[in-house]
Amino acid sequence: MNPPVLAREFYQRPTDVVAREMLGKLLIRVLPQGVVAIRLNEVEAYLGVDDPACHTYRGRRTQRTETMWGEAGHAYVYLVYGIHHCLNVVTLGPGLPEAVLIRGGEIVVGADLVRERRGPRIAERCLVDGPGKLCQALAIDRSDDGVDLCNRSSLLRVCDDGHSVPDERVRRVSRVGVDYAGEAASWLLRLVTVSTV
DNA sequence: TCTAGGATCGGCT
DNA sequence: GCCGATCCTAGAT
Repeated sequence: MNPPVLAREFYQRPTDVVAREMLGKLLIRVLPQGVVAIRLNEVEAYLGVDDPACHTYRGRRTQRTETMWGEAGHAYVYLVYGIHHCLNVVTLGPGLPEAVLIRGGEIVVGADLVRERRGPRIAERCLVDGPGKLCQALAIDRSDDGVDLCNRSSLLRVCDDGHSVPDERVRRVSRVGVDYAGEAASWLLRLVTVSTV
């Protein structure tokens, strides 16, 4: 399981384009017990300083969001509801704090490892179908904030094994859990892979 | 320092 | 489908 990682240039493009292209890519996590690979099928774009739902809206820059202000291709990991972690990929470049939230995928390698972490009674399709679940499954927390996803020796990285998702299998819907963001709550920035047309 | 609220999840009805 | 858990974060005092 060692396909090429996505180059930094991949992330240095408009965030909604990056989000679209990330569908079908492999998220690779190296754990002490083994490797887990997840084919991404649900992501959300967060459009920086002009996006009321984004942590960096109106130029907010704090200790938590510092990673988003940095170089593209790095992981931005934060805690929500005091309980769950969420994994994002920083896009564009320094001073343009945008990101793609990784919401879910399908386990390609290491399902047994994931089940060990998530518990034996969880249904197969519910193992990694939410951002908090995904992070629990892959043991991702704040210590992974800032990890370079473009480095092929990183313990967390995104790879391209040649799989691509055709447009007719991509559905654009509104983002989850951002009702507080007013009009931006209805922006179609959540991209989901569907199995049938 | 204090306080309000959140890019979620899972259990319960 | 609804609701409580749970604690960090950011902005207000």
